[in-house]
Amino acid sequence: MNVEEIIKTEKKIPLVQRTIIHLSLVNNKITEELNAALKPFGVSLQQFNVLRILRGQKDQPANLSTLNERMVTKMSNTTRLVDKLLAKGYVDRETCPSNRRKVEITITDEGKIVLQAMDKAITQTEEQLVGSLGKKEMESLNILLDKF
Amino acid sequence: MNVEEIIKTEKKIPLVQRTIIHLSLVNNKITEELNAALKPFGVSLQQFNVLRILRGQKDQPANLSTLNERMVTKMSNTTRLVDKLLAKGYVDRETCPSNRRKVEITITDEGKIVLQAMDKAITQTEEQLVGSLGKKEMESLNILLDKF
DNA sequence: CTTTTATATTTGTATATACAAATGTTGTAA
DNA sequence: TTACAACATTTGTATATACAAATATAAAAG
Repeated sequence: MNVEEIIKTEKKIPLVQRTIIHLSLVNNKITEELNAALKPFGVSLQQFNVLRILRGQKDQPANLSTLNERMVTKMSNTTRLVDKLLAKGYVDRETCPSNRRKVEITITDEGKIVLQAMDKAITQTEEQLVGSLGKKEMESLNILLDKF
Repeated sequence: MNVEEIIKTEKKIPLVQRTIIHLSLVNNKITEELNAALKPFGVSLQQFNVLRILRGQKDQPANLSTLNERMVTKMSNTTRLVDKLLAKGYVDRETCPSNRRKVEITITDEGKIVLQAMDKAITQTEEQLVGSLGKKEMESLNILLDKF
């Protein structure tokens, strides 16, 4: 990925700016490809993330706040994300008996099955995205990203 | 920025996945802070980008396709981005006399003035974002990002 | 025990983005 | 010169996201 080529400029971009733009371009590519990989399954990347978090709960239900703090989105939209998954039958939603303010979200069996298929597609896409990077390089990248 | 801390998990995330998530988190932080820096000016990051591209044209008008290919958005939305800037008086839009399919967008004097103020805010935010990175580190980061 | 405050989620709404189709213009081939 | 394809932009619409306010429950204070 060449920054100057993508944004079609011949001028030399200052290093700081270039870094910021570069990160944004890479992120765009990543989300585009991941969303494309999920398209056949009819779910968005965010919906996939919710399912993945729920599976990580090992049959323990997650409430909305928990889901929300593990992803990058606003509470109100997490509600609507779950709405979508509910409509597809991939999750269950029940009010928590011990604290009726909370809701408990769990992944359904059907959800687990489709998630497994999605996982394959996502993993493959992720591997492909970082395909040009060696293990050492990826480690360096993670260390550099930690500085943000 | 610690990935595990942000997404609140104790589990070790596989390197490939961690890299992808890491990039997404950093990008989120960047766009959040840049948008916050622009908030006092009442423009979005995308609108700012349009203005910056127009200034780069050195009083030469840019048509929509040109604008569009230098940023990461769809044509239809570029039209609407320009609508917003037009309403604020920061750009002019005229149909190209030599080819009436095209439109010519130019930045107004008012646009140039506000852009200068925005520039300061953005530059400052950008510097702050990469503040923990040295020149060498930034260069390494750019090289690694090129591999995507 | 009532009022207040804090917590958890939802609703309403504005803005942003993605995708498909429509419009108007230009170039080109029969 | 007319019909048709290509180009540049716009419109319509669905979905996604951000922000503020509303609802409902629980906990704490008086």
